[in-house]
Amino acid sequence: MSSFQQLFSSKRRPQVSCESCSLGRLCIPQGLSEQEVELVSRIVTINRTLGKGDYLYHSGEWFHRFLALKSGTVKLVTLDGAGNEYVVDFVMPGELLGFDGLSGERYTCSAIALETVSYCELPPHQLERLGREIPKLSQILLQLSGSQFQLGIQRVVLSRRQADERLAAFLAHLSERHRKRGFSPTEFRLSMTRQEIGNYLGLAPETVSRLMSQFEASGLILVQGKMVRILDMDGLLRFCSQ
Amino acid sequence: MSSFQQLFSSKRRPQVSCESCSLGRLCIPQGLSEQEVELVSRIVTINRTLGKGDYLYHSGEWFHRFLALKSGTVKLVTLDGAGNEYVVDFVMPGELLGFDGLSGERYTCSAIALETVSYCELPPHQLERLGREIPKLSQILLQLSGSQFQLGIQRVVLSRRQADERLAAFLAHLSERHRKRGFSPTEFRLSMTRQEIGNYLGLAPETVSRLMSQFEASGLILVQGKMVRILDMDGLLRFCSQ
DNA sequence: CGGCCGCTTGATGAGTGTCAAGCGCCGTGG
DNA sequence: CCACGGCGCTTGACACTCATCAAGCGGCCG
Repeated sequence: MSSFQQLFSSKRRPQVSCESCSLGRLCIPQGLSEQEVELVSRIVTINRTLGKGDYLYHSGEWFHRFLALKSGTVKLVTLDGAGNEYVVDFVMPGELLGFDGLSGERYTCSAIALETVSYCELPPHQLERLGREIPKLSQILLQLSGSQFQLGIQRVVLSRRQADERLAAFLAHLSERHRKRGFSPTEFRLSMTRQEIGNYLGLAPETVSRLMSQFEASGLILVQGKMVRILDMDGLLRFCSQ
Repeated sequence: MSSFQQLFSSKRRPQVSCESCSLGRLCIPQGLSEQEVELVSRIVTINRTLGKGDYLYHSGEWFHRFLALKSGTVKLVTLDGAGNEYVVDFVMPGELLGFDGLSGERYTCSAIALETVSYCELPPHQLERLGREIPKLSQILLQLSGSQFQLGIQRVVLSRRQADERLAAFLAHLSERHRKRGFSPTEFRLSMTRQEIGNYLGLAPETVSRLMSQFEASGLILVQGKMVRILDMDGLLRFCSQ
């Protein structure tokens, strides 16, 4: 992506403030007053754009910002000693990135755009400073960090399940997240490859592919490449709770 | 365990303050000045004791306190709809409990003592209030919460590995944690059953048992029931990094 | 239009769960 | 103090899920 644009726009004030952002419900502004949001809005450095495959930040880089995703999807990956990639999470608009840098001084994951993305930047030091004026802000941040831990617990539970249950839960979760953002919960595009889904779920890409076909044969979903339509949500959910 | 003792002692001021606690390095006091630790010490409600099998808190209960473990080991478990138990974490002295309640209003896990434990209680509201006076405190709390997320990432990576690598990493991690607490890193007692280890690692208890025998046959460790002696730490670590 | 990469589907095998049986330790009660 | 009972641990045999290898297809981008 054009790093020229980035350089220029980084000098400017944000074009879009938090007050007018439609993702407020999901992002930091949740539970803050208008005035408080205004204060937060001031430390949001910029509204950037990146293309598919670009890095929002690299593993090992200094932790110097939280990112609030505005549009697009991001994968959070970590590497082991042998250079194997592990997909830790998929991030959707309204969600924060950077929690993997919170415990140390450096990010332990890389954040990579799966499609064109736009996002805002929040300097942790300023957030911290602002947190003294707005106690609620510190609380929200801690709460969001706790949600990350919660996601980890969900994954532990999921990782003990059969392959088909894992994929069903994954699709149901994606559907729910689309719904929360005002998109169709029954028809959406998978911005990640089968390989990435498999990596995330601890399955081989072939297994993901097979299961999708199987779900389609069972009349649960309809698949056309990256597009997925959920035909029988109850049937899908029955997989998860069982 | 005697709930009488609890009722009585809960009315008292703590006998042991944070200033004199040997676990300060690991617990909240890390990085705080003496005065600040003194302030924290004042909101630490109590120094309690529980026996094996007792619950420190229950899943579904209101999140009303953090716990700082002083001695003993605790398992953090969550349940799925079918009532299956999933071991989320093992907690050792100096570590905080309660992060699973941070994102909502209720705990999502139960904390169960694996042996006699003692611990302190920290009311989140008071911590939050104190955080306004001591910015560093909010920071530490957020950092500790971030470490929980970090542990989740480690588990993701580990869960993709072979059974023997998982167990080797588990033993090495336990060893390291013992070392940090001033105990022998080469000889220690497993306070959890093979079943619980297996549950934690995503393995059947039989597999854990078999692998321990295998490690012993390879001269890596020496097993006598719950006692483990590590004979070849390098050999064990070679499993993990590979 | 061509090439590449991602997706699909099939065949095979390895790793690990499951079932089963026996052992031994520990706590309990006579 | 010893006998009993139970539970956790060990070890073996077998089955099954899912990874791996392989080949062919198809869509997207250059």
